[in-house]
Amino acid sequence: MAENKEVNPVEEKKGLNFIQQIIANDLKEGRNGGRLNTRFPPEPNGYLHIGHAKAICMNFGTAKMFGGTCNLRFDDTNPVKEDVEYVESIKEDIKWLGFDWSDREYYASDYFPKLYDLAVRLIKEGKAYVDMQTSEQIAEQKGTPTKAGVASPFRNRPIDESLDLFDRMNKGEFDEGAYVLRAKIDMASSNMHFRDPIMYRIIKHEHHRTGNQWNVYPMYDYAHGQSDYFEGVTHSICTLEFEVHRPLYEYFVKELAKDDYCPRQLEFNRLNLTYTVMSKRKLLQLVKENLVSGWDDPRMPTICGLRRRGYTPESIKSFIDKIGYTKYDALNSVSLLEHSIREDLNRIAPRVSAVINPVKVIITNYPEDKVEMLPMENNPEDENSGTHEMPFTRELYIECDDFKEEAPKKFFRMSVGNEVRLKSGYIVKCTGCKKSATGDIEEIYCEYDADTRSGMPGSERKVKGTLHWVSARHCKDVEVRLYDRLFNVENPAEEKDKDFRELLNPDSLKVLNNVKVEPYLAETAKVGDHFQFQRIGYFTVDRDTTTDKLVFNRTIALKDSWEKEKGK
RNA sequence: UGUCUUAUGGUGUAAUGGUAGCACUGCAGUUUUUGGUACUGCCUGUCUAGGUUCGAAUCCUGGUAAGACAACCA
Repeated sequence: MAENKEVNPVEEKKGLNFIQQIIANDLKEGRNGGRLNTRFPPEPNGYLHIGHAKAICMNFGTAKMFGGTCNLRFDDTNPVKEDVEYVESIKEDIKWLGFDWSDREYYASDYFPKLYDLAVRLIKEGKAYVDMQTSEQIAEQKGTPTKAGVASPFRNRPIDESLDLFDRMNKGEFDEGAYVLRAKIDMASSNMHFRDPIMYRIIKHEHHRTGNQWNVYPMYDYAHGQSDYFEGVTHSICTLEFEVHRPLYEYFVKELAKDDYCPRQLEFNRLNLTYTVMSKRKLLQLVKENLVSGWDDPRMPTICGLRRRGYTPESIKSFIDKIGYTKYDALNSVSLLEHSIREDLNRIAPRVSAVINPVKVIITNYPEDKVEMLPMENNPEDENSGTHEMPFTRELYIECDDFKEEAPKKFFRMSVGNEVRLKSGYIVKCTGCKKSATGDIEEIYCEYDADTRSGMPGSERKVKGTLHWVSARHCKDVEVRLYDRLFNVENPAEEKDKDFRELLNPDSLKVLNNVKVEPYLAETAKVGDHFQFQRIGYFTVDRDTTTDKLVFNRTIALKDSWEKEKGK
């Protein structure tokens, strides 16, 4: 599988992370014939999350940077937890992120025969033996990090006997747990992984690819390095928790490696995000207990969740780029991710008008039947984005929050006696309002200045505030979903004494059913489209699976300094 | 009471023995038909004690703190 491929000589080390620098050196020294082949090796036991995106960017991105290749390998050595559903979702998410493994799609399960043969060889060479103790006994004998282990009574089982037992293990003659194949290394090693690690265990569960063909399955430590070797992987880049496994990786790989080719494991720090749970086990629990709507719930840190929420591949990659790769156990602020999506959406999302919490405004000196189609810029950040038309009429809706009968200090929005501009429309002066018995504002009255329509000479006049609005007669009602962080503690992983479910934010989802939007939006929105609702936030179009209706997911709110000021 | 790894502003990251820089956050301001965006400025940093060196964030030693490792998970 290894092919000789030219790689780009990257002489300049600027801009390379520490792993890429090591790779640049290896290439310079001509290691592995100057080849670069990385791999992304997910176990198909769950959906990919943003932590995987970091690994994907490292493996695919680095290979691309040097002109090497990156394999997609499914690490499917434990049939109990794995499923094709996950295989398919993983492939979809990698593609969506913009990476391509071409035809380099591999499965650790494809190597079961080779791995089995190698295991037989190791038994014959006296480097492995079949143990028949319980997992408790084996754990007991393993010792602790500070206390050496003791040898299994089966450690010196005759080779022929181990060979025979291993064969019968695979033929299905024994129950799960009855026997294991262990590497004979060093029960006193300071590295726990060297204390005769288990290479094979009996599992009688249908495998999603090999069916019931096998009754023994290799463990990660034995399978991973060998799989890398079989594929011609040169740099096996993984996260820091595998650092302690590296000597064992090297131990097993040495059994195959030749002078001119030996894969190498390198480790970087995994992603930790504030207010975010990244553990696959816990994410699975959220899904199973219906605490979220599924793996793709827009509050989930999964790739598909972020996609539905409205995150773009560019924003995720830009975020990964910003946080970098080191060996320091960091806790990254989710605000950096939020910055990345605002940055991208500000660039690409068309501006539309929507009123979340409407109150009626009547322009008393505007003719009742008149409708003016006012042009509105689609995106001031993009000159080529053009305009769309919005109907202006005597009766409008504005945001409840945008009116106060009497303006507090530094309040620049509508208040009685003051002028504001209606975005892309006229300057209006508020003349009064109608209140209910309980004091709620029912209607607001304004007079418009006909000379101040946007684009006219009289529109030069400056007023402090600009408000977004929709025509009461033309606007449509849509469903909007406001998402907030799923957890309300900064570092949920650190709250070890608490059940993580207690840390869930009860207000992480708010559904608003009657948000008034301009007709243009209602007519043009398609699933996956991004929009900026003026002054409110970025929204992405989604489809409700039960009602089949379009809904708008809030990706992220706009920054609003007035909101902060109110909070003070 | 072991082995391995790490330590640079509030956060994340750069500086590869030679001027501690960048991004985010926060604060202040300028522009603005979005209190957004953009732009400008400000705040804040080499864990600690020694050593090597003309010169140390960088190399060495001790200390301190943090993380990983004791699954028939990956």
